[in-house]
Amino acid sequence: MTATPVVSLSNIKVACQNCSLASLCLPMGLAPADVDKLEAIVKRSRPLRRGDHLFESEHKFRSLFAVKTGSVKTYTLGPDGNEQVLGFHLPGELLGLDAIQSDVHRCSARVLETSSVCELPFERLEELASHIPTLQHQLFRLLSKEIGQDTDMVALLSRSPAEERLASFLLSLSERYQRRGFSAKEFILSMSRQEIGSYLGLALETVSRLFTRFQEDGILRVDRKHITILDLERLRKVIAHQTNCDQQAQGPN
Amino acid sequence: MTATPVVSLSNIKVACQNCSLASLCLPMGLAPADVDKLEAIVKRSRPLRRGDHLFESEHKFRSLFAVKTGSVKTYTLGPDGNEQVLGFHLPGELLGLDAIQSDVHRCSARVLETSSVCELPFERLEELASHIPTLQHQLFRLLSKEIGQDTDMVALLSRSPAEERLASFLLSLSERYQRRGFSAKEFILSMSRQEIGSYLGLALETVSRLFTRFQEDGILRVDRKHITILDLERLRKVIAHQTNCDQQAQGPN
DNA sequence: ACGCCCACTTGACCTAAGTCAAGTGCCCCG
DNA sequence: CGGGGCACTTGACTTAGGTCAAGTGGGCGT
Repeated sequence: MTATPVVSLSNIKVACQNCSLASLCLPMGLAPADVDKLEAIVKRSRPLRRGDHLFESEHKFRSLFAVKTGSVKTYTLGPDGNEQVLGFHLPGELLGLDAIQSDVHRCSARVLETSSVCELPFERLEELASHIPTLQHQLFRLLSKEIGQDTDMVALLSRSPAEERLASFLLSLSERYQRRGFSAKEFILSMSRQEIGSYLGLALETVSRLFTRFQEDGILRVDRKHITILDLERLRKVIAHQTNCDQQAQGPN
Repeated sequence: MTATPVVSLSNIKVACQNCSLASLCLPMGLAPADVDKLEAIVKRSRPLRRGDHLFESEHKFRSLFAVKTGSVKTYTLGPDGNEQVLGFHLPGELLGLDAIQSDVHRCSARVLETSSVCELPFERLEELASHIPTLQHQLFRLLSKEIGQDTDMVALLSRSPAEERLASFLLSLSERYQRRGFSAKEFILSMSRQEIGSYLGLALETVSRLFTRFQEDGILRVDRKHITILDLERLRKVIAHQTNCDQQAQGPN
């Protein structure tokens, strides 16, 4: 058993090679020999518990983090002190990409439930990338993907009504869980209504009312944090700009 | 006799080396020898005219583009066909970063006024970056910066009222113009009220009313597309969550 | 096991901003 | 140089969603 000098997680055989997330995460598409090199710079910590920070805003940027299990939220505090949630991160997703530019974290990252993460010291990662073109490419892709997602979020916030925002959010979770081998139709929300609202630019009461409405409409079953998607198709239709107005006779008003 | 003091297009020796934007653009921080190598892969086109496309959504991604003069908007068309503006790009700014991931453009880019751009074939850029660590780093930084800006936009859209959005927008333009050597206090908007509204998630009427209000308040002078910032300090205060109501003894004005 | 707290729900009301509808005048085109 | 369209302004009205307030009940700590 090789003793990793920095942080040793005693007995678990953690390695990118046999990590189930390898196909989603940084190693995606790398030759096995290159994965080994990547492997060599990854630090793994003991599991973090709800409320622990991966990093905090204003602190020096040293590493990217990849979620291995659990979930993490990123957020900033507005001038008035209240929290603006910027994103929720599931296994296989990278955090800290916005800090490369400034060398300082621009948001804080806090785990929402017991989670484990991999730490990727960025200087070493860059060094490695300059020797492994595939890794360089993969990093460019990951950064680009993040930009695309942010752009989608901008579009969602600037033109969609509350209903569509929540439906988008749920579908995004559904798809991401599915890609990770979990159920697309049933999952536990690790974040509060407040946090969902902040993320979607809505009041928590609005989020709550929408959950109720979706349930009444038979689209979801909602039990506290336990969500069951009953009608995926209809949920998708909510997003597709439900311009049913003139379509079907909606009945007498 | 063209009296354009800034740039005359036909006869300039166009080269990153003597481009006034070099310190903002990709070459930033590169050794002169490396700038030459970068130079070698840059394609420069004749000036584009208002309405011309740099690229269109769904088209194959081949190159990044850097604005040299003029301005460019990026946008997508919603399912209902109406335009969602994603950004406005000034000289020295890069476009197409979101397409690296998918190999396909996710938005369209159209010039708002007569503009010139540099085209950077991405494959060659990547190849170059793997030999020039500084360039690789610079690319990571640029992508990261974009992520940070998108994040700022998400925060703006999800929690700021209309007033703050427009003030943010104007201050962003002001700062960007200033860094490019133009006046921070006086500039011409190259985009319509409609486009500003789309970008900020507001109706064009709201944008118009806010311009009027800012003018009435003595913060701006607005003449059609000609904006003069009369009171930069107060414009900043609009953003700073103008909760002047109860705030600590700021003293009566 | 109990009770308290806090996340959530639900209702009533209010407001910021959207929509609809006229203007107004600049700018471009003939 | 004159007409027309289009970008913009302005006003009246509507509404989605925020705010405030009052429950309700699940889960956690003792």
